[in-house]
Amino acid sequence: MGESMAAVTAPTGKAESILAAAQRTFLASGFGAVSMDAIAREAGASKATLYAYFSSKEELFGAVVAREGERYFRDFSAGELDPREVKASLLEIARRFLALVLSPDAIAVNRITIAEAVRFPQLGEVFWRAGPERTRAQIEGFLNRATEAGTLDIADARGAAEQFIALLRGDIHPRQLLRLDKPADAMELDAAATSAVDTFLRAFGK
Amino acid sequence: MGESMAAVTAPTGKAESILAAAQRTFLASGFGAVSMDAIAREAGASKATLYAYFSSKEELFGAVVAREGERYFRDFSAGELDPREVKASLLEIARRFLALVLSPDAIAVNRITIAEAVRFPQLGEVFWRAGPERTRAQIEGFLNRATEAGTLDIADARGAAEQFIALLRGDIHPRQLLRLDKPADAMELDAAATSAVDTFLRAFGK
DNA sequence: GTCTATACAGTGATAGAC
DNA sequence: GTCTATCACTGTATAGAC
Repeated sequence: MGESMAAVTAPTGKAESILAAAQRTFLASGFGAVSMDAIAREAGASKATLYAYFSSKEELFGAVVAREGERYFRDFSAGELDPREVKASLLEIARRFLALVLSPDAIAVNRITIAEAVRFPQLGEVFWRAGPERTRAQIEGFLNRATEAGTLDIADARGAAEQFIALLRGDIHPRQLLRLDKPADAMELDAAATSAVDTFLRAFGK
Repeated sequence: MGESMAAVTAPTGKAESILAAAQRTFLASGFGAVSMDAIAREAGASKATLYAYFSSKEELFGAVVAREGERYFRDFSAGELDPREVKASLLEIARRFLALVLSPDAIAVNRITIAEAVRFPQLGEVFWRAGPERTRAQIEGFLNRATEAGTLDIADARGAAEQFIALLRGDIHPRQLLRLDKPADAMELDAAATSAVDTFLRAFGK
């Protein structure tokens, strides 16, 4: 780990195909159930080559999580939304957030990060900063602008952002982590967004 | 699995000490990182004895999760709380819920259940029914009584219960799952309860 | 850098004595 | 029922040829 956990920028050629193969297999089956043999096969390389790029299975795993964490949350933004149209803007934020957080890949990364939190304590930090931390900051920014615009009544924007996110997760997110439901379709996703925004506005709207 | 996943009732003697040892080791390190040798050592028994009681590592693991899931949530109740004192009662529910859900052992079971959801799909169901399902039913019952008593304004009690739980989890619960914070102390727990109840009452109080 | 082949440790599971 | 000893196997990791 350590060294290449920072190597989020995509390497080229063989290293890239190894990372891609590792990503597919790890996300599908977790850490323990995957062997370096399997990854080598999937990558069309030999095990020795894997070890030429990543000095251990743990390091390869760390590199995958860091990369995926970045990739999925990089694009989340709420900067251009109009704070005067609170309800519409919150709904848009809600949909973007849920589409991101409930996507099968994001769920898989989240699941594995939780699973290996004991073995790799730093992994949780990497994931949190790349994901939840970033989305919260974006939402907090919007709430501040809405408060200034006079469309919301919020004293603690950071806390309110956390609560909005909590409402959005609802029980869909935990249930997805446990694999109790198949991936949410657009309709369920919309229903969850609407219900969360309604309650949030009942609490903080004017 | 299958067979003895229903055997929640505590066996006696050796079987009990094996289950207890398996619980300690699995909760501490997860499924993949624990060997049957380690459990046998911890139980003060031989591996052969383990296999006399549980026909595979998977079955032993399933028995542990079912037992722990039951154990932690069995006592959760909101039946005796006064719906006319909404705020005080909700605060009490909140404290009980958080004390339960954020306890290190419950977190550990939750974490492992998520971790192994891919390998053991039934495990998530067992956990959900023993835990979240039960707490939600209790809270939903209280919200219904409060609505009848006229102290809350709720149309969909089930949905509101889910949202209350979501607010309670906040970001403490996900952060605990990722091992980002040390176990929450009484003060943090109280702050989380208060903040969730405040927002919930802003949305559904009168 | 990349391969094949292999060393070596550790795993889940079982046979057989008591 | 419980133990010791051992099985067959798979895992990570490396050596050496090209």
